[in-house]
Amino acid sequence: MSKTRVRFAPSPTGPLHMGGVRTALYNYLYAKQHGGDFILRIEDTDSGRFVPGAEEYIIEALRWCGICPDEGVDAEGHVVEMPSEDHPHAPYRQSQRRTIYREYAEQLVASGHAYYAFDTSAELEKVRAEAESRGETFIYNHLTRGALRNSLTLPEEEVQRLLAERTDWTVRFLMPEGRIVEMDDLIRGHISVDTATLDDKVLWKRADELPTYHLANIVDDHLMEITEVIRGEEWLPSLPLHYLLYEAFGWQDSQPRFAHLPLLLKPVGNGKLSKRDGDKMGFPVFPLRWTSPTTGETSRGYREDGYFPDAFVNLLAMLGWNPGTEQEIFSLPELVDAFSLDKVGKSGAKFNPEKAKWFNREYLRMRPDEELTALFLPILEEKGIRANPNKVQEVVSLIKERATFVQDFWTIASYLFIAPSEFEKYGVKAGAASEKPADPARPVDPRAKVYDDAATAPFLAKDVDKFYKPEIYDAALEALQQAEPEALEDYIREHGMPMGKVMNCIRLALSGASSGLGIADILRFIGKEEGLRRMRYMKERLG
RNA sequence: GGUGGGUUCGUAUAACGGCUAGUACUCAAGAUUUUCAUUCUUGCAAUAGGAGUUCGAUUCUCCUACCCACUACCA
Repeated sequence: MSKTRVRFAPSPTGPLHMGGVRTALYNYLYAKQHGGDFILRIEDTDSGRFVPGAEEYIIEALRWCGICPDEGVDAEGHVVEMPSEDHPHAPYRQSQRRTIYREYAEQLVASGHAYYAFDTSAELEKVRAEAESRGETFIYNHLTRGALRNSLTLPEEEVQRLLAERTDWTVRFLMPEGRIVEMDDLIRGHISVDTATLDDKVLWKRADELPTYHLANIVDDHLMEITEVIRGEEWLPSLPLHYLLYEAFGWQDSQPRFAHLPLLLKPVGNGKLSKRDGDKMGFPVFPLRWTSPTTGETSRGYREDGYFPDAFVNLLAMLGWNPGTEQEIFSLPELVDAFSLDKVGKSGAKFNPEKAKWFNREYLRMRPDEELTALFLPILEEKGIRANPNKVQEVVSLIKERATFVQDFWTIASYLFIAPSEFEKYGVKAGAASEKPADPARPVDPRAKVYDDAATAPFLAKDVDKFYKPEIYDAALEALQQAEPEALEDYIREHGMPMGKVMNCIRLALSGASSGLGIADILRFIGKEEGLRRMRYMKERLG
């Protein structure tokens, strides 16, 4: 049994989609579980669609996820340019392997499995348009190839002349007629397809001296000794061609096994997950933030949105795969252990942004306070607050249960650092509204507006009306003056004050809202003097 | 249109052909709490439809419906 070798082979045509990350993840998990290698190969055979920065993005995204290639374009971004003892399979960028492919294309022509085609794009476009006007679909296959310009229909001398003179010819696969291709997929089981329904795919393009995906993919997988091809479902329709190519090369004995992963679908409605859905519903579809070099448009990323990489990996793993147990939280090593292709589902998985947040919440709670404090400190600094790290850690331990992301900490606890400064008896200042896109699945808590700009945070009218009553205020002030934070509750009770009303009146003064942390916790943090100051300030503004 | 794939609560999913179809997220209710959140308890909610095989079908077969992908000198 040869060593397991799998590859992730993205095209650098843009940022890596979360579905792509999942494909990479499953490949990685499979490789590691079988003690094999995970290879990163860049499929940049379409010079026209190359996007600057996309390859770096892919590498960085995988690194952030902790998915490190054993071979190929490595996690440091270094590329092995030449084959060597250590790297017999290099290079790993198809554009750097271009000299390899032509001989394989020629080999197929020589063996009668492929032929030269001289039809120009314009000619084919025309034929296609004509067919369409008749309500038909043009396919370059056994029915039509006889009437087109290629080495099957043209005399030998003409073919040689065109090969020499023209630079826009292609090599096409000669799709056999009347055969049923029998295939096996690790996830879907047995599949068979009649070759009569398939077309003569272009394998190699003279114009840019580069192969198309199909040829490059098969040749490289063979040369790199790939044992399992784990890729997205969108490739299933070309599986028969790939089988036939292995056969044409005489490589069927070492042909890899195939597994086609179900697609990631949009949260609502139908269709696969796209960038649009993320923008519309307010969740990232990319692992990292990406700014398009052409349009300058920026797309949000899971990393910048505050997701932990292990949470992101975990939620991705659970989309289309399940462990067969009720465990939901998995570290990467645990995933390596538990992963199995036969537990991967067949149907597309609708992505649920709510569940994604839930995963991050769980991970945030598992994080040690020190680590969260280290992440919170820079945010405080940005707000112009210099605080004692030990004190901040106290805050963190109080609020981590209430947050989904570290960024939430400020929203939740800003009043521990800045006193509410503005009181509005009626209505909320419009300018304080959140800039964040609405999440239809989880309505924004109107209170969130209060804290967006703590320096001018207004009290919500309903809080004010409900809790600021002169007689309650007097009781609250008295309790605060007389009792230490820890004894406040007892004091209120002993003096027969209405607990809820008094406590909330104090809370209103301290935090600017009717809900939040425990009063004693707040007072312990800001100190009794500051508490009293805030009480007096409230009266000044509302009394 | 053609070809291939798919279909279990709203979502993700579980269930050697055999318990009352389980779990998680969401939502709702209750308990707890000075409020909110947490936590705990409870609840709502599904085998697309129709035939067939079988003692018995979510599971196997066929048909229908619907969904998705592919149908480029893109990957």
